[in-house]
Amino acid sequence: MLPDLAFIAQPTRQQILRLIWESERSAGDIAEAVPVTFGAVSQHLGALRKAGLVRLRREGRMHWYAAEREAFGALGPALEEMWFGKLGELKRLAEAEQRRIDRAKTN
Amino acid sequence: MLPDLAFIAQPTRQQILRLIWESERSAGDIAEAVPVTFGAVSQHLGALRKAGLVRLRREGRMHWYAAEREAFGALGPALEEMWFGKLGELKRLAEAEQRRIDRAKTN
DNA sequence: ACAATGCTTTAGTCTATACTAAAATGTTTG
DNA sequence: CAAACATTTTAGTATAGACTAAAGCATTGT
Repeated sequence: MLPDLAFIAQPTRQQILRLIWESERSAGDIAEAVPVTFGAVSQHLGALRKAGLVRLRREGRMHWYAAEREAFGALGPALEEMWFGKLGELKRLAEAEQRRIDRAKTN
Repeated sequence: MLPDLAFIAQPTRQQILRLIWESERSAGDIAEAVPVTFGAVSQHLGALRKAGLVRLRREGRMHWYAAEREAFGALGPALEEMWFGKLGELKRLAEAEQRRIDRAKTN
């Protein structure tokens, strides 16, 4: 059920997942943010997709990827702690504040 | 703070950790339970120890290893789910029952 | 139709590391 | 002290898989 650890242990793969954990990004966008060739990124994305860990939405010639968070099970929180660390708390506060602002706008 | 995923992703290493997650075992014991040579197991144990993920207690010629659970941080629960799965719940119940029995004995 | 764009696929190289077999280290027993 | 035992260390090999460069495949624009 949980993804094989070895599968997501590789740093580049984690970096990719981190980038698309919270929002969709195009393959090109991702490739730009990661210090390997576009080809390599595409291969990782393909593997992650095959494993059900990311989802793809095609739109014209753009390919939009996003993490399939539910597929990570108990690993999700661990990864989030690794990637977003203690900031998680701060982040939740910021998001709550943003929601407050949004609510204020619509009122 | 959390251990590098790649470090514990390897199946043999996980098997070793799983064996010493809940109780100490001797190097020989561990090696017997794992389908590689004693030497290979010893190497893994050495690496895990160097990384602070297991602790060693020497007693004569025996070397007793145990997982240093706290060192795994948020990864601990994820590993437990991987290794002990939904059984975790059942297991906790069984342990509670055992404690009940133990209490009954001492009364 | 052709070129440009966004991405994937293929073929091949290179490196990290898990592993084995054997020698070495340290400890207990007779 | 020698032999047996428990484990570690060393040296060397083999393999997985991350990566690159280049070719291939769709889609859009002119």
